[in-house]
Amino acid sequence: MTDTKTRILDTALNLFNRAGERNVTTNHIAEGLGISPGNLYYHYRNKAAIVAALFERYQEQIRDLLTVPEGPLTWQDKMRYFEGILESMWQARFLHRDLAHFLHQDAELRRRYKVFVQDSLERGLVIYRSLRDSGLIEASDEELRGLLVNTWVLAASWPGFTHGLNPDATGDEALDRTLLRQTTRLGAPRASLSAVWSC
Amino acid sequence: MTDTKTRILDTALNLFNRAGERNVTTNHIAEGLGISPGNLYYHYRNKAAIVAALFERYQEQIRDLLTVPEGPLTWQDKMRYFEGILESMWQARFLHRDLAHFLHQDAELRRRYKVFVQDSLERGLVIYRSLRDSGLIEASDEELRGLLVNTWVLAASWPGFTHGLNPDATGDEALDRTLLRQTTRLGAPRASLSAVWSC
DNA sequence: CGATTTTTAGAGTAATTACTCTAGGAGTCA
DNA sequence: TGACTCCTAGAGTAATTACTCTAAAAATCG
Repeated sequence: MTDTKTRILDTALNLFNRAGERNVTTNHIAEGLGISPGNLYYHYRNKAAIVAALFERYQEQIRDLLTVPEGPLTWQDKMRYFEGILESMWQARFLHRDLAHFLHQDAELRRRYKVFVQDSLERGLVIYRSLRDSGLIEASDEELRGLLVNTWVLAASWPGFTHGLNPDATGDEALDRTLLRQTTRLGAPRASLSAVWSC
Repeated sequence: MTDTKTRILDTALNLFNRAGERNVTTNHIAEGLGISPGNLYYHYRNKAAIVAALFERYQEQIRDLLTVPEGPLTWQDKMRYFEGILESMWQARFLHRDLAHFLHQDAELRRRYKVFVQDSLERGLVIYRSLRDSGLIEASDEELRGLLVNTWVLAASWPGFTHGLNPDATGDEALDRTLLRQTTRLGAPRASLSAVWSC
């Protein structure tokens, strides 16, 4: 069995994603895990610390994903990275859902987030440049940057958007993921999304 | 002097945008307006009713903006509509910021929102088609739909994104608006955004 | 084993906050 | 003027919830 500290994170993440951080009390987390509130507070001094730890985990995932090995890239490489990002963003969707609030409350988190975004975009640019060197895309640096920012914002916002339109599909999380993948296909956010129109 | 009911809405909107609905109590609203809590609750039976009323106002604005007169459209027409949408979304940015929560809490709001988005996208498609008929753009219906959805999501998420990166600029709201305008230029979300990289 | 440290339980508390209730002022109409 | 409705005040409450505190079980170590 994994240690309590990470089990708290896992349970919290689940509940946060399902109901939104605002609607999940620390007692809920403890209960969902079968431990006492006191125990929970032994491991994390407050609720914000749990959020911060989850944010840290998420950040590390993305950073790893955006670390590219040397050498030329194939289109499939690029797709794999992209899918990884989507997956991580999806898993931490509660974060983006209430991001404004977290940043508003916690100055340290704010600072770290800012650095994180800048860093991610820079790493993304390296990947795109690498793809350009491999002759897979053709665009100016400026265009690549715009593309990246848009893709980033879109990917981060997508879970909230689809969930807003289709909140009943909470259990069927695979569907939303598929939708997002379609929408942001090729990283160029102009793919069609007929599902939104027909549901 | 406008009546109390709308003054409550105006004050609430301001505070919500500034601090986030979660951090604004009903007492704050009353105080900010110089009336008693009891008075506030005389006009709105609870906090959710205030949010719902603001949502209604926002919805009407967008609906009006997306109602296109007969006849061929110029590119400037299209830009004017687009700017209007951005402006409305900006003014109601607290809504998008906490949209997931509002939809989660209030089933009726959820229903109305769903209809609202569907309706807005349909109206937008009419505009785009009209532009196509005027020979201003060239794209299939499917492409137009994708473009619309992406633009919608991006425009709705943009305030949150820039605010996350630059929360100190709360006072200087004009700047953020300008950034967004640049980013979504021409409705095609692939414009560059050097400001994000340099700030 | 004994001693020390880590981990756990769970009852309890302090603060927040959405909301209520009663009573009275202010306008309107007869 | 009196009656009636609309509007306002503001003290108070009930419920929620993040968090504390004490004490005991469990693990660790000599």
